[in-house]
Amino acid sequence: MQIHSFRHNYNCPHTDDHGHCRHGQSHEKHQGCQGEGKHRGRGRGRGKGLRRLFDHGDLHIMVLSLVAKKPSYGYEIIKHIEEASSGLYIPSPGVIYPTLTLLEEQGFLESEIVERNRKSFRLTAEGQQQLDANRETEQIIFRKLAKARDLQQGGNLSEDIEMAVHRFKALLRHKMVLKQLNEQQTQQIAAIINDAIKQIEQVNTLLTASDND
DNA sequence: GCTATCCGCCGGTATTGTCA
DNA sequence: TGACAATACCGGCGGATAGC
Repeated sequence: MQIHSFRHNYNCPHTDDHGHCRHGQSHEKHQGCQGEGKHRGRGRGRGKGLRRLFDHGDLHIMVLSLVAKKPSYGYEIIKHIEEASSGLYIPSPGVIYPTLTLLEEQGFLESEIVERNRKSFRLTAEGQQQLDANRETEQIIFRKLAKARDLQQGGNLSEDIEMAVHRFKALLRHKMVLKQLNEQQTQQIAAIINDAIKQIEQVNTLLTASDND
């Protein structure tokens, strides 16, 4: 990955020499960085669904790629990504806008104010070079999105897995509470579970390998 | 080598501002 | 007034490092 990972810098006084915000040290102290002491954001952790569809920097490439196709503003980019993943992944504004600002600061994008005071971004020559240098990453990202679409269209697979796990837990708990298992049965069950784990790991390995293609 | 802790970073939600 | 656009704050993951 050639794009450097800079910290979002909201003119925060808790930034270090590299512009990194030291939120990690104490979020309590950090509250009210913008002065005024006025409560603004009330972020409460991660939402449901896919937590991180993109790896480090992937989102930057995705944004560059979308803007290369058509100059867009922030909200439009969010919608494009949502459509591309069939609604499975919707990047939040807190991700998109700092990313756009960062890419502009790096010289990969340039902006102009258009109708309704929207900030429309388009790719610069540097941005095009950056995108060309990361074509492989771009391909991987679009494959991930295609896979997300397939999952979305192929029914709720994770729900099936959850139900199976639930039944499995209930079965074991029932047997164990009633102390109906002898040593031989216990070993048999352990062998079945280990076998299942191996098979699941094999499936996972295949998926990971196809991701890296 | 293993475990615990620190802290940088990503990305989520809440909120505010703007405009038709 | 509601939808869109942008900003601010903060939770959690994971790499780096320290302590054992």
